Order: sequence, then C-alpha cells, then structure tokens
Amino acid sequence: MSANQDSTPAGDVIDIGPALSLRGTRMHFDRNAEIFGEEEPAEYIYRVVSGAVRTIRFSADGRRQILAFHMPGDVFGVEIGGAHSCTAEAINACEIVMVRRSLLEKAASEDVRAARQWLELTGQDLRKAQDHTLILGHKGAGERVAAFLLRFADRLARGADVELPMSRADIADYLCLTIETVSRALTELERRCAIALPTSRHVVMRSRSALMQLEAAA
Amino acid sequence: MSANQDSTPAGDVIDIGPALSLRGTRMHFDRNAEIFGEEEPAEYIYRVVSGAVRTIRFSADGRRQILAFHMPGDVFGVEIGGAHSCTAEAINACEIVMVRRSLLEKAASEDVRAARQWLELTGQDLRKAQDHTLILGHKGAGERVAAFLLRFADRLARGADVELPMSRADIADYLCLTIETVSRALTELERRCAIALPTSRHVVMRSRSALMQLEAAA
DNA sequence: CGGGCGATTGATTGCCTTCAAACGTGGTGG
DNA sequence: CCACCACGTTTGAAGGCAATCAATCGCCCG
Repeated sequence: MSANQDSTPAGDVIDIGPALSLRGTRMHFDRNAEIFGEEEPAEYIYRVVSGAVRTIRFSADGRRQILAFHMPGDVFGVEIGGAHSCTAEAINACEIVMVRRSLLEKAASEDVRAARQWLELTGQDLRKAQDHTLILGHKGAGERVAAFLLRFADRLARGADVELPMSRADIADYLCLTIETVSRALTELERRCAIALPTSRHVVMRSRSALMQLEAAA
Repeated sequence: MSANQDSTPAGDVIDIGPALSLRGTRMHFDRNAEIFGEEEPAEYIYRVVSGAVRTIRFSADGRRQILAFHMPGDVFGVEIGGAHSCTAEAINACEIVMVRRSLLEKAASEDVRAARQWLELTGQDLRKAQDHTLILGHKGAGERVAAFLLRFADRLARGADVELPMSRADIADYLCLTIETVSRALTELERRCAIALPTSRHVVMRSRSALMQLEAAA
C-alpha cells in the first residue's frame, strides 16, 4: 500500500524531473520533530518517503500558519535564496530523503534543462499558494473544509477512505480557522451525509458531488 | 550588456537581472483595459513603465480576488506553463513594455545565469504570495489595511504622501474585505491620526509607528 | 444643473471566535 | 486487568467583528 516502488525510486533519490535526479540520504524524523527551521541556511532539499510533513510560518502576533502539507512523493524545502523561508515539521513519524542543495545548484548551473525543472517546481508551488489564497479569501468555514477534503483525497487517491495524518489544530491553522470551527464543519458534513467519520482521523468520502456543491457555495 | 538607466531604461527593455535583459515594444493601455486574460496562451511578458496594473483571478462563485498590484518597474505575467494563470488589467492609463516570451525561453535555454534569474523572479513572487496568505490568515480588517498601506508606501517611497491608483473596491478585493469595511478602517486610521486623507485617493502617512503597531495587533 | 460613480456612514444580521465544559481514547502505572 | 490521567476532539453558550442592506454624500463630467 504505502511501500510503493513506482513513484519512489529504489535508491534514496529525489526526482524533480527527467533531467534532474539527485542522490541523497534517508533520514527518520519522529512525530513533531523539526526538519528545518525558518531563517536557517538552506543546506538541503527534501522529499517525503513515508509519513507527512507540514511547512509553517509564524505571523507577527505569534499565530501559526500552515503553508502546506507534504505527502509521500512531495518535494519540499527548496529555496531560491540562501535561507529557509519557513519551518518544516514531521506530522507523524516519517522517512525523509535529504539531498545537498549544492547538488541542485550544480545541476542547474550545468544543465539548462535541470534549471528549467527547478523553475517548474517553483512555479507549481506559486500556483498552489495562489489557489490557497483564493480559498481563504471569500469562503466560509464549511466551504474551506470541503475544499480541503476534496483536494487532500485527490492527492492520495485511495478510493473513498482517507486517513488524515494531521490533527484538527493542523487543519485549522492551514485553513485559518479555529479547531472548534473545523470540528463543527466536519460534523455538519457528516450530518449531511457528504462524509462519514468512523474515527476522528478517518474520513469516508460518501458524496463527492455534495462536497463539491458545498465547496462552490458562496 | 544593457543600456539601462536605473529603473526605467530609455529603450523598451525588460531587465530581470544582469544576465537577462530583453528588448520589446511599448504599448499603451486605457483604464480597465485587459492586458491579458486567464487561460490565454502566455505569448509575452510585461513590465510596467508608468501607471498601475492589477492581476486577478475569479473564484468558483464569481468573486474577484486581486493577487497583486504592479507598479512602475515591476515585471508581471511571467508564466512557467504555457498559459496565463490570471488576468491582468490596467488600473489607470498606463505604458507597458511587452517582450515575446520566446525570447525569455531562448535566453534561459542558452544561459544558465538567465535561467537562474528567472527562477529568482518566480521565487520572489512565491514569497510575496505566502506573505499575503499570512496577512489574510489571522488579521482583522484594520490590521490588513494598515499592512497594505505600509507596504505600498514602502514600494513607492516618495515620503509621506501616497497617491493610491486603485479604488476601494480594488483594495477590498486584494485584502478580502468589502469596500465598506476598507472605508471604515481608513476612517478609523485617520481618526487615530495614523494617516490623513485629503482626498479619498491621497493618503498622508502621519505616523508609521502607529500603523506598525496596528498592523501587529492581534 | 443634472446624472453617475465612487466613497462614506448607519443599522442590522450572521458567522466565526472565544470561553467553557464534557466526551472519548490511548497510554501508563498500580 | 483496571484505574487514572493526558490529550485531542466534540459540543454548548455568549459575544465580537465583518458582511449585508440601505441611504447619503461628494466629485467629476457631460
């Protein structure tokens, strides 16, 4: 199930594209362990092998904003400048491949195709950040949660059953809500038979169309 | 390489960095004219010579989200994929330099330094998008408006007087508020003597420290 | 002078946050 | 094996803040 060899090369490798495959080392991180910190020099780039990772930033008043969740196969921590612009933490115990950033720099400076693929990776991140802005902008709590579930389920694509690795607090800080509001929204989705919640972390997608309808609602 | 006079070259040139200076043509756009549309093939990249530009996207329910304001000197409309991910409109009458995107592609495929500078440009956009997410996330109306004024004034850096090119509706759609709330927030800032509003578009920054204090407030 | 658009101000509603308490579950030690 | 505690989650009640609805004002332009 999760020990798939198709998207994950046998070796400890980060594949950013056909012309950009870099060898690194595998590391284990415990739950809530910090993988790298904001402002730290960006010495490595990372790929999730198993487990889940969150990237976060803190606003001036100390509140936590989760920028993204990274699931197996995802590359994260790739910076353009010299320092990390956010903190990364393990949501649960996870295996991470680390590649020296200098290898990426070297590849990009020797091969324009590699540079191009790095650019495309950054462009995808930019697009995701803008999509997230749209969700936060003018959507209510229920719509945000519905949108989150749909996207997250699509990324895993394991049928109707989704195992959430993150807590309500993580979801809340991602969607800019409170844990209470997230909980209420999920309960409401269950009441409407859009989802089922056998346990708090286990979501069964009952009706995608109902979720999509709720997501689009003003 | 380029005949660039500080920020506004005499020629119709887009300078992205020392190794990436591209010649194009100058165009005029009227107020509210569309410069390019979402989903359209990205044939050109753009730089503001004079005037102001907004880039926008529409959410599923038809609401308008302004992603960024572009002022003289700013480069915009640079896509990684083949199509524009947003629409660009002239806020007021403006002069725009357009450069064929194929020139950028060619430069990046021939010179790794050019590719690198393109990457850095995209990285800056990503950082700005993330910063914007933080502002929208857990800030109240007054704080958002204060943050907007501070940043915008810093970009123009003409002393205390700032001439806003955009309407209240534009500010509202940028900050994910309503025009009424933006108006109230500005009135409140004036009441507190943080700013003065001789006319609705003319802002005098009276007390930066007061604004910064308000911006940081929970 | 009149029309139209943008901006301001006011009153009310609704949603999310906050504060508070109870619930369930997993882990630990008796 | 069970009691107990800690933590995450759910549920409830009250309040606050921005959206909405609505009206007025000011200004630019014809």
